[in-house]
Amino acid sequence: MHPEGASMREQILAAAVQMFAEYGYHAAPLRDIARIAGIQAASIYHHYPNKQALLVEIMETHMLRLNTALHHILHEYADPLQRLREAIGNHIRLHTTYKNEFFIVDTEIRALEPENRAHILSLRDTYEKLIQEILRDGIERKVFQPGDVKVISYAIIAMCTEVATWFRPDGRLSVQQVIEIYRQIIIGGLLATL
Amino acid sequence: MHPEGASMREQILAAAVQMFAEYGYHAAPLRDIARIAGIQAASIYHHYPNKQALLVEIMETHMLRLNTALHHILHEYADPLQRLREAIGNHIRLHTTYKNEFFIVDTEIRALEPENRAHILSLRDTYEKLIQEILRDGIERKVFQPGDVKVISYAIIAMCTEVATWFRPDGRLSVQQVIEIYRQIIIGGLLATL
DNA sequence: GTCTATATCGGGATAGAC
DNA sequence: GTCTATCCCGATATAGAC
Repeated sequence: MHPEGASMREQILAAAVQMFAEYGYHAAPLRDIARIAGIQAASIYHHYPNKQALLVEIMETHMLRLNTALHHILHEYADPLQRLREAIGNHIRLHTTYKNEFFIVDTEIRALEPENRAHILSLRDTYEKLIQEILRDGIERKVFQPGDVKVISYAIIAMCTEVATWFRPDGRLSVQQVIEIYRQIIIGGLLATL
Repeated sequence: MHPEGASMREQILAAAVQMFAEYGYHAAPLRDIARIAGIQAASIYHHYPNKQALLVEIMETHMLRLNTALHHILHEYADPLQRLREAIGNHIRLHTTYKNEFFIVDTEIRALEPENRAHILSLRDTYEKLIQEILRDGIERKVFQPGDVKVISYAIIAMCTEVATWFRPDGRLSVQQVIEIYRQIIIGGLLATL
């Protein structure tokens, strides 16, 4: 490992996250990203082929993080209620821990070139399908109230994702408190056990 | 009224809505907006002072639309349950009718210059406070389950807003069906009457 | 691996004719 | 009210020295 604890590649990526989240992909000049990373703009090209590659790496890394963790939960738990509880906790924990990164994932899809967009959207699609599988299974096993699985999955994902836009680590609520509130809203309300 | 049913000012704005929604504010060239409106880029400056003014007008118009309609509902109904039902219908109806416009409102806040951003955010704040007032009143009058009013308002607004990203007029569900599903999710679940 | 210098392009905005 | 022509700037990306 490097003495500073982060390679230049990682420093550049961290700077890009900060700039993309604050100003948006198109409005964030490569020069500013370089300045924050402590180098010149041209030096970025030694580590990444172009600006788009920074965006793709940020999005891919974090969509994979989300999917990997959800797969792990499905492998760990069999009960639909436990699965959904853990899925909510996982989603909110990642979206608050990597607040800027997921904010970028959620607002810069349009900035991706066609092939990259298709790739990232396929990862998002995988995630949605896993959530829908939990819901469908729970409804079939009469653990959840019946309903439109697709729309309910969108509603759950939307409300848990949006936490990344307002959550502040030094705010009124801790991550764990936010998770408990959303579990109550979703499981104790929306899908109230029969 | 003009023979074509739309003034050039309106045509330019409609073109801007289309371009901003598809490519994002920064990625949408003024020249393309002009082309769709059927004029040259320079001619836009006869109708608007600059590009930013287009974005501000789109956002302001639609945030006011949302607020005006909600005020009307509060004036019309006194019962918290009726108020919330109507508020959900209003939110989703406007977000599907003006799908592109609200998608812009929800994704281009960062593209606003500081003073414009403060103005639009104050309109959004007003809206959130009205929704929270409905919830608080309903909880006090024991029509809704108690809960964290702020977080619940964010959850409701987030899930209803996100409809604008996936709704298709020629899709599986009509606007009215979507509204009914969300009313069921929110009122029949999340805030289940005691 | 990072630098300086620069190529190249496309963007918003302006001037002034018609 | 719309045009053509153009200014001016800042952006990504490249070339080549160190």
